[in-house]
Amino acid sequence: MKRRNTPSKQAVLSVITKAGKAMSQDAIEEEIAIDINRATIYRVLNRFCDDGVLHKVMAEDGKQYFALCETYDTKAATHQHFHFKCTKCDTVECLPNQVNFSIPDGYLVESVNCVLTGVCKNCS
Amino acid sequence: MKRRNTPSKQAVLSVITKAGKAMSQDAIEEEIAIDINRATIYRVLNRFCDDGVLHKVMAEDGKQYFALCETYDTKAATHQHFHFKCTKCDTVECLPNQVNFSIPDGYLVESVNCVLTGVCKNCS
DNA sequence: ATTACTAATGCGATTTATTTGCAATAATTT
DNA sequence: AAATTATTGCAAATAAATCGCATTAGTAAT
Ligand SMILES: [Mn+2]
Ligand SMILES: [Mn+2]
Ligand SMILES: [Zn+2]
Ligand SMILES: [Zn+2]
Repeated sequence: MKRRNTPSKQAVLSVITKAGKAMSQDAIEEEIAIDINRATIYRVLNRFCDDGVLHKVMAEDGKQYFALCETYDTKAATHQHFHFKCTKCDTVECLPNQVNFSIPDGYLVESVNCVLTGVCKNCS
Repeated sequence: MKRRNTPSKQAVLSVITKAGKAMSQDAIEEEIAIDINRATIYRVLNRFCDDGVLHKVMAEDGKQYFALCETYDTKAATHQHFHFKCTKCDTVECLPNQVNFSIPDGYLVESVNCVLTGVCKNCS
């Protein structure tokens, strides 16, 4: 299943890149220039996640937010940094802070989902 | 709005207490002895959260899990500890580890949702 | 014990986010 | 240009959680 280059792919990636923050499907659809079907946007996003281009964050509001993978976490395949979701502007951003944790013996951690919710700098 | 003591409340709290872990609505409904409507279970759970008896965790699977508040976090009204969700047994548990983070100036953190996903001790 | 007040419940319908089946389209290779 | 098949659009399906509203049932006052 070789990936193909399509307008949808380009448009979605462009919007997220320009935004410089994590975005939900509906935010992307709003922001995007061309008309792309909802299901297609989700499929594009999930493919990007599979390919290590984006990573997915589940916020407290039960919605998925998608953000660019930085080069450093692409390699390690880990995205163990905090995210911040502002309740005023609904923005979700990746924080530079690494999540560090220690778990009891015998536990295997496969993914990390850490979201801080509150009010961002712009909104306070 | 004074709270009343009902069989539903007692049953829900009893199930969660016995389980000793965080549970989702459907898991509670399965485990519970008496028949309680889905909406009622959610309402009971959310009331318990409002009252500081339970706290709510949003997992990567997009489902809410409810766990008992320990006495120490009841007082501080903060639940800044890690949670672990096992992909094999679907168990969500509160870990003793405190989440510590530092955020840029001007940000106000109101809640913390940190979930590690992987394989638990029992399942590995 | 009876009554009055209203919190809590059951039920169905609704909302919201995300996924899926399938036929049609279009990117890529030959 | 033809063949191959990844990708798309559309509608329908899932799935989690909430909501409106009439009914039930705790609780406290009489
Ligand atoms: Mn917990
Ligand atoms: Mn959902
Ligand atoms: Zn903000
Ligand atoms: Zn397990």
